[in-house]
Amino acid sequence: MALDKVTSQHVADRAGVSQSAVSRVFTPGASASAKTIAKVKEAAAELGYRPNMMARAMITGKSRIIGLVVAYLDNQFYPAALEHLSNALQAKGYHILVFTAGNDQGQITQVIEELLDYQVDGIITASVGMSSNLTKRCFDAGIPVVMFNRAQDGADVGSVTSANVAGGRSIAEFLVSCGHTRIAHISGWEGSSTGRDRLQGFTEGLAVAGQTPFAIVDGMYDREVAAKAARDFMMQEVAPDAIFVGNDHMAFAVMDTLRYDLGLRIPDDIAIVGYDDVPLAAWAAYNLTTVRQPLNRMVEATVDMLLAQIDEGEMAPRRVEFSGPLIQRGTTLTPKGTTT
Amino acid sequence: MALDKVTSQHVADRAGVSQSAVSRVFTPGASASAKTIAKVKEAAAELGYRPNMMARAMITGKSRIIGLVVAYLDNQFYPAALEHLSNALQAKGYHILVFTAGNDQGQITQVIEELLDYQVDGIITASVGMSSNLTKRCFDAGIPVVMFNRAQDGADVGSVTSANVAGGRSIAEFLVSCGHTRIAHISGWEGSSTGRDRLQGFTEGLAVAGQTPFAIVDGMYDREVAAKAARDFMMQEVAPDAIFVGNDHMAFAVMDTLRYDLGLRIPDDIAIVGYDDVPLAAWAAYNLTTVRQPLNRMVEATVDMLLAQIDEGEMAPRRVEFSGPLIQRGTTLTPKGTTT
DNA sequence: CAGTGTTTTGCAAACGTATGCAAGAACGGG
DNA sequence: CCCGTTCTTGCATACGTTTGCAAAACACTG
Repeated sequence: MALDKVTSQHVADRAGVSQSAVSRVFTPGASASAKTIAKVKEAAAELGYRPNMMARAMITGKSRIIGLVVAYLDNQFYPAALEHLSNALQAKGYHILVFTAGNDQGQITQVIEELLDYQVDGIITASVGMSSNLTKRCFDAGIPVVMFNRAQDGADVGSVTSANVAGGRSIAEFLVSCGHTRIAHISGWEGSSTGRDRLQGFTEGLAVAGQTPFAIVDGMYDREVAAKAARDFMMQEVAPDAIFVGNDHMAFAVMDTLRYDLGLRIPDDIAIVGYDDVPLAAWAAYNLTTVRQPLNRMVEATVDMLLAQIDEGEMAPRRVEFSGPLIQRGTTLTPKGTTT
Repeated sequence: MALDKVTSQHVADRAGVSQSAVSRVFTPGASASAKTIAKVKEAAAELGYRPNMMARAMITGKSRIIGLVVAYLDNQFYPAALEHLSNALQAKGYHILVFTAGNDQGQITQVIEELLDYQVDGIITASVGMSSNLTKRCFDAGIPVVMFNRAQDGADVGSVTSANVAGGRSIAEFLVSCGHTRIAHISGWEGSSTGRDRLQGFTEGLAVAGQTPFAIVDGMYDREVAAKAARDFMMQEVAPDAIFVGNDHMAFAVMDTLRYDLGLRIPDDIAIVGYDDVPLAAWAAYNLTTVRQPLNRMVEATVDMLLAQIDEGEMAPRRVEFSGPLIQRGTTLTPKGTTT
């Protein structure tokens, strides 16, 4: 118990100036003479003074805290996003307050309440949906919201995603070009725009090639569900010769099942394509063909959008999409007409 | 822009009571008559009032925010820990403010400064070390610190780990019992107590069996470094017949290298043991023999310890260890004398 | 040196809550 | 019915900042 709180008043006394002078020295916008700045900085250093964020937050109304609402971190994509988001925001003087919430609206409402309590300057949601009345509440409270890797159709809320329908389409095209004719899809949760968009692009892509999906099952972004779906596919009289899985996380489970439960070879017996390009996808054990979500650009856009709304009060939420390339790896055949 | 801020005063006016009455209704400790509670709750509900955490934090000195300092989230162990910690703390009315920091003391100092600015009630460090003068600063500021999955020798700071030396020892015993005679170790970063303890237990365990480590290399908790170490091992005239890798994260990289670069079979050509038992270790693609760190109990203990220090001012930091079982999977042979 | 424009500075009032204190209400026992 | 005890309640203050305002100090120009 050496020193309790050291306030701006203490610094002021020691430096022989007023408390406001101290405040001005530590407030980015304000100005003071070179002489007082020197005196104050010295006194502050001696006492180990640092401005109290809480008090500052109360008076300014800005906490420099961003609330991050996240449902789960099993899918490697989200920890990676969290890390990048935190770094980017930290560089701008913001920090992330974490709220974990399941995907049901009750929990999310609860979480939003708590977010508002903390006077967060902005909210990022990831791996979680938002009902429109919820976004409305935040909007009414004047708190910017950006949805990361998910979008909301009707609502006026910013969102950053990859070009999911284009991605789904390019996967369909690619698999067709490899000569597949029975292409199944284990989709992302239908409650998520991401899952729906990829599915839509996929069926569209097949349609232009004159094909229809061999089968479609909702994988719920869950390993077990996806694995069961894959098993069910292969038990049928006539099985698919390729599966597009709605994200890498599920694709890994599918691959494990196909290889180690059913003894199938990938891609010889069946081809697999994922979505996200998480680090694991590049590891030799999986070496998964997938569509890359450009994480860096998505993160950058998310913080830019959020900070624009916070700083410049830009209240017209935008919807940003980044297209990502299909990364061709070892779980698919080489397309016909390609010289290898 | 519907309603701006609704304060306790507004609620008081509407309910026909004083501002203090409203405060008392929303303050856990305080008491009020049933009648006023009813009136206030009703008025609050109508206005959508919720107490402002910032103002509360300023007056009470308690922010109900826990700072989490973390270096990286690649290793699946840490996202999992983060998720559990967040859930456990959220259940107790606390939330996690994330600070990412590299492992050099400069960055950590910087981060601790910022932590103090936010008036956090407590600090959890994970995947990161703390110098003793840093813990002293926090101690002086009256802020409890608990180190998660890492310990500090001299310093008086709470820590929660698994029984790493016992774990290392049991791995040595196990590999010996499988008949291995050339057991190498790719260790955790020597700057971490975790890495050092596992190494120590490992060598001790070998010693009682009359063996010495075949080789020891610091893997720095890095995939690339670990993979290179594994390659170097196998290039030698006489190669190890088993490798204990300091954590699962590195073990996966080692396995990929052995299997897909060098074409070796695991465990027939060489056995691998990891440490942590992250979810991935149980996936069929790796099916890794490893020592489990009991995440749930570690998280629980971390939260309990931190809250005890916060609530009861219990300032004697303890050091807690949980022992975890060796999970025998497919990357090792069956021990001799075992009936399968 | 007077006069004007610009910068610096201190004063005091916020921000939204918790809480010690004293007065008032309610209550219970004799 | 009175008095002592316990519960409630309002008043006022404090928490540590930022910031509008006006006075003071300074800098320049003619």
